[in-house]
Amino acid sequence: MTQSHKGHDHVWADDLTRNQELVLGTLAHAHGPLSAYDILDRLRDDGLRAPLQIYRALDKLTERGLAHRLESLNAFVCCADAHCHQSGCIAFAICERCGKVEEFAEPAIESELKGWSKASGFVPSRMTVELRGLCAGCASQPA
Amino acid sequence: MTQSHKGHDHVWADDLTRNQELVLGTLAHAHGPLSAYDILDRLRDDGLRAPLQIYRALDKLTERGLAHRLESLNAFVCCADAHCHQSGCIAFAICERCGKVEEFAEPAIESELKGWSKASGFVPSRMTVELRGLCAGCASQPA
DNA sequence: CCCGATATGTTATTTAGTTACATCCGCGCG
DNA sequence: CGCGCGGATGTAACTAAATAACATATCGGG
Repeated sequence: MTQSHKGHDHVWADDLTRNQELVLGTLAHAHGPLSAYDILDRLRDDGLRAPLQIYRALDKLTERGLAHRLESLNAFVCCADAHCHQSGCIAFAICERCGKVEEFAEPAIESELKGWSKASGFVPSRMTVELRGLCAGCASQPA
Repeated sequence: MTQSHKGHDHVWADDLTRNQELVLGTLAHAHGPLSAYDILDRLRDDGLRAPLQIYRALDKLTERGLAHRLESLNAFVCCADAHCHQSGCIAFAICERCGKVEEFAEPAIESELKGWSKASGFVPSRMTVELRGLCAGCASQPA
């Protein structure tokens, strides 16, 4: 059951399990970040019932860089572009009005952080960079 | 009851309420980050009983920069140095072995993020930068 | 003295994430 | 074939994190 379950939309990787594919598909269709429980609610019709089923899929997906966790939101997004998990450090700008999330990679930030790490002896395994504020659209809006 | 309740250790600001002072004191004495519930447990003897009492104090303290929230840990630390809240962006390096947290300010990172914001039209209100990994001490340890 | 703003206290509830345990499925190997 | 092992699944119960709703108190100014 590994390949071609049906005519689903997009194929990110050919070796995803059913649950992983369902979760990633849900994230991909969402307009913004979703909590694990949001995802669960949208997948009840597909037979998923327990939070753990979602968390397990999310773990694998985030490990592989196909999804990202937004720490400051306790929520998840689908990775915006395929190259991202090659460039280690990804940053997010989260709009507090409309909820939209922009994913961007600033290599300069990553090298800054690497520089600090080297200087201090810290050995980083994961980096989280999140901005909260207003996106361009919302910032220019009246009230 | 705003000033000089008792001979407590250190005075960070003269206008903290009793609960705020208790919470900040707890954070200051802790060796590492504490969750809100950790703090609550340590303050039962002082009469605090409900999570909300802790969260309210933490809100005020983080607003004023006297404490910081570690998003990737759902935990809080006492601000390490008095100057920090003048330089907007603070970064944290969190050791996954010993739990120690180092707070550092890299102005270069802040200006990078400001630069991206300006270019993209995003108006940031808060920035989160957290490294996970091993501190110098733990990284050099055998197993 | 009264009033509005701010801080508190308390209970219950929602949201987030984990532990523990049983099952199932594909696959390599004797 | 049949055994067994590792990875994925399913389910229930639970712990942890955060908030809602409501009642009370405290303080400072007009």
